[in-house]
Amino acid sequence: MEYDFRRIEKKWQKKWAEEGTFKTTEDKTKPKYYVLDMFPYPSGAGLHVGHPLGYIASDIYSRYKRLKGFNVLHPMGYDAFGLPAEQYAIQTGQHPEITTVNNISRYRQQLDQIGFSYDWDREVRTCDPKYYKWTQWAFLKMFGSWYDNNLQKARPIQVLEEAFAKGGSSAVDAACNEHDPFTAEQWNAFSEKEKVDMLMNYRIAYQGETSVNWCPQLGTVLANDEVKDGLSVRGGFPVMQRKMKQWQLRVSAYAERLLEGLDRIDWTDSLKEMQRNWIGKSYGCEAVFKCYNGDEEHDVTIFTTRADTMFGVTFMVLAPESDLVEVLTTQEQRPAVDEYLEYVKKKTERERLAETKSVTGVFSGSFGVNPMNGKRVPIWISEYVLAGYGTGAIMAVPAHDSRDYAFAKKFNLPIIPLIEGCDVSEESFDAKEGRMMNSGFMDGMEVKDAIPAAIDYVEKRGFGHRKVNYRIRDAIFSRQRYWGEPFPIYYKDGMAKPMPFDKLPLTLPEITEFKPTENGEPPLARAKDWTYEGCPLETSTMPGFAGSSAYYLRYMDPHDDNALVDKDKDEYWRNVDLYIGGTEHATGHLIYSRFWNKFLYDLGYVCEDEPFKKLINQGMIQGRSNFVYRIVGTNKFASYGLKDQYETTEIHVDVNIVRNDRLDLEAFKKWRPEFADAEFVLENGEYVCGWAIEKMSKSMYNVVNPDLICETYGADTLRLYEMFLGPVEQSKPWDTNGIDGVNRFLKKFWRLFFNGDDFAVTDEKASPEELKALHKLIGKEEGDIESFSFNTTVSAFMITVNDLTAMKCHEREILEPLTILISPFCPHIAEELWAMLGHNETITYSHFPDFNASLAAEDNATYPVSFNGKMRFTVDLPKSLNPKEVEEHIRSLEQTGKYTNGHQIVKVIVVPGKIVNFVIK
RNA sequence: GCCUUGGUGGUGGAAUGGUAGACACGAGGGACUUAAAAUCCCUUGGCCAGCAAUGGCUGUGCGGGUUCGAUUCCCGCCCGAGGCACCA
Repeated sequence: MEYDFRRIEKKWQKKWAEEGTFKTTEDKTKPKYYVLDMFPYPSGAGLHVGHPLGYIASDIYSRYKRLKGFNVLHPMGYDAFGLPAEQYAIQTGQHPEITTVNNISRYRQQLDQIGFSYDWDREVRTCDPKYYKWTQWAFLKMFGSWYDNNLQKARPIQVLEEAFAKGGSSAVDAACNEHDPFTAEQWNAFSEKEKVDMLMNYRIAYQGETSVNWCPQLGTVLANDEVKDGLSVRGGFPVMQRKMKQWQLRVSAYAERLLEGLDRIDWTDSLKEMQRNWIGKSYGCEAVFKCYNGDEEHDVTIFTTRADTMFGVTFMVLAPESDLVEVLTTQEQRPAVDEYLEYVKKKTERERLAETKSVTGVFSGSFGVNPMNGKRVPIWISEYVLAGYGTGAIMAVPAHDSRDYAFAKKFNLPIIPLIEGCDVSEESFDAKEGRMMNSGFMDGMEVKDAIPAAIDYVEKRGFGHRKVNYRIRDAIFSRQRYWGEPFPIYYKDGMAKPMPFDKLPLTLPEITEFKPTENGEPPLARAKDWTYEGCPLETSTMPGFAGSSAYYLRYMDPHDDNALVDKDKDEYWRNVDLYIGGTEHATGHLIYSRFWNKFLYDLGYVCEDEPFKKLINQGMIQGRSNFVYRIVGTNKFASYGLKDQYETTEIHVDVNIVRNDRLDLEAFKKWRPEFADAEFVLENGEYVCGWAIEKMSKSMYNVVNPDLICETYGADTLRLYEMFLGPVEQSKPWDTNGIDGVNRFLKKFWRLFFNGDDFAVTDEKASPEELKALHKLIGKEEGDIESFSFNTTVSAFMITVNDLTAMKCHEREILEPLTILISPFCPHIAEELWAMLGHNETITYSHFPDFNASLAAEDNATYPVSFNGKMRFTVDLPKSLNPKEVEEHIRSLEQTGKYTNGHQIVKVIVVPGKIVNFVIK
């Protein structure tokens, strides 16, 4: 009987859906295991073969864990808010919801075809009001909370108000925006508006004026992780800096916990390192410089990690956006400074990046006094100092900082070397090593000792203190777009008083045009009656990461109307045991989710503070393009091996009409009208195409669609082949050329159960060799699946099936466990054979065969023995010998002289269970 | 510039201190067949010797080191991929 994958796969997919095979409940008799895929944005192009790579791996792992007796939560959903649907809506007037729903149903169809074991009853869509109710709910909780630095956790804002009323601003150590301190009396005397404004400095979700990434073409602001190389990640439009009032999330308050938590989770080093860099912790000190604009005195606080170099300060620099620029610019310098600020403002982010080498700046006219040595130094303004980091002001030590050095060279400022023997005539000496000089009390100290000594000195003299700085910034949370979660906020007293709207969900209003309004307001301003009790509602919407920040929690309890997740359910499922997705979310989603989860943890809504215990980044699948070579000026095409004999142009050809790099000539003629009468110069009767590895994209004609693979080879072959291609974590090109191999394997596997057309499984006893082959495979599979080496597991299957075929194995004792073993990889064929073996229930909940190591072991092993380099002999030894017996055995061999060639053994090295070597003289 | 990775046949890749190249693709040869498809068998890192069985040398980016033994561990370089980048 032939392996009819089309019939088999359809049959089982239908059965799984009808019987709800993968429906999951909180079964407390079993240990839980939560396997999660990063849910997709349903784009219009559908899935290509690269997308399911991670899904297949996680599905295999889920099915494997079920076989091992775990209660596995394996859900799927859609990250359905986003720019492409909205851009499409702007162009066509088609409501983004329609586009989104259409794309989702196409995705679902494609996913179902591959035979995933998702519990679809738990599906979530971020654009569903029942879902985003809880996104809005979390936002309101953040709006109603502040961060207590002492307790290192978020607390209700009421606690803060009480503390202010009793002890003013110094009563708490809180994460907040800078403001003037106030006493309890002052607080109590504040007007309501003043209190609202003050509290806004403390809220975890707060509204604040800040420099943001503004993208004019998209008409919206973007978060730092949504900008790359000065261009928007979505769309690739230029981005510029602009000061705007925006909703923000106080992610920076969690910097230390986000950093520390990395030590407790099982992620790759590279990913943790990316997050560490993004958080950017640095140890240093803050110091106050007295600065003078004429006779007016102002304190300027700077941050430095190199307090040891304070004797080498020759100037100071302010960020152009710093508030200090205003107060420290002198009358004479005013025009020059204004001109410079104008120049900086006009630049896009991209231009800034392109010109990193060029040094710009302007003198403010003021001077500061170095508190270390009382020296007077000029204060400059330059864009190389960033307003968002540290204090927005620096002390410049050109001798030991390359950026300060470049600036000093350009503007002819003095350079004072501080480390013995360093040469600063050509470049700065940035290394933190050597012996100090020109540095007063530090002279003669090693740099590594001088740094703490300098900070101690600063603290003792009272002009500064130790300080830890983080690079991570608060997340900008507003987007001037339509297709996102509306903010549950309305404004009383004009726009003065933002109030929580708590009748959630606040659903998106219907509009018919999706562009910003003529006066630049977000599209929601077009909605009729976008008000609450006569007060205007917020018109921006939340960014893409809002809906994806807590979706893994919602899967635990997706239909609950009273809570994001029920307490009992949360305590059962806890957090994600295995999370699979792309590395591109390292500094976006994966930071925001951790922050969001920690916040909910602080308020007691979830029981684990890290959401994703283990994370695996699946690699990207690149495209493998094919080329044909058109002979210039003709409609004739030369085969790859002959193309050099002609002058040709390389043309991309659709990979779907090429097989094993051989062009299907008829299909090619039909492919595009201009090739209808194409002629070919063949080699050996075939047209061979050239190839290259490129990004998988429509324009390269190298998109391979999983539907087509399922149609030609079946889902089981697709699943197996994607795993066989190589390690899941690795990026690799898709190459359909090898797929025949795994397809052949499945046919061969099928044939094990048949004799001609008859089902031929016998109840006879299996031979020792057959049992050995089976148990080798079990051992391999257990180890390899746990370590995600699916490609070698597939190889082990192939070897085993080859062996069993050669042994003409038809015994149930072997074939039944084999079917179970293969079921995580190829569930359809496994279920079909399982049913034919006479089982009424699916194998989903049956048990994995026990591994018997002694059955798998070889009785005898051949050990290579190397004699001091050159001579090599082979000795057959019984494996059952222990190391001591092996040594005795070897020494007895010495008597014969056969293995030692007349030399004397001086040393025997026995590595238990592995190998024997001996040294001879 | 900094951080993280990786570098093995014609190709994808095995091997984490112990016979390098498992498994698969491709290629070559053969069997079955009127033929094709399907299936099965053999060869396949390179070089050299031999009619042959076989044997020898060489070989995991390059150069050193540790070890009886290194693709694997250590040091220094070269190249590729990804990330970060005026972060004081």
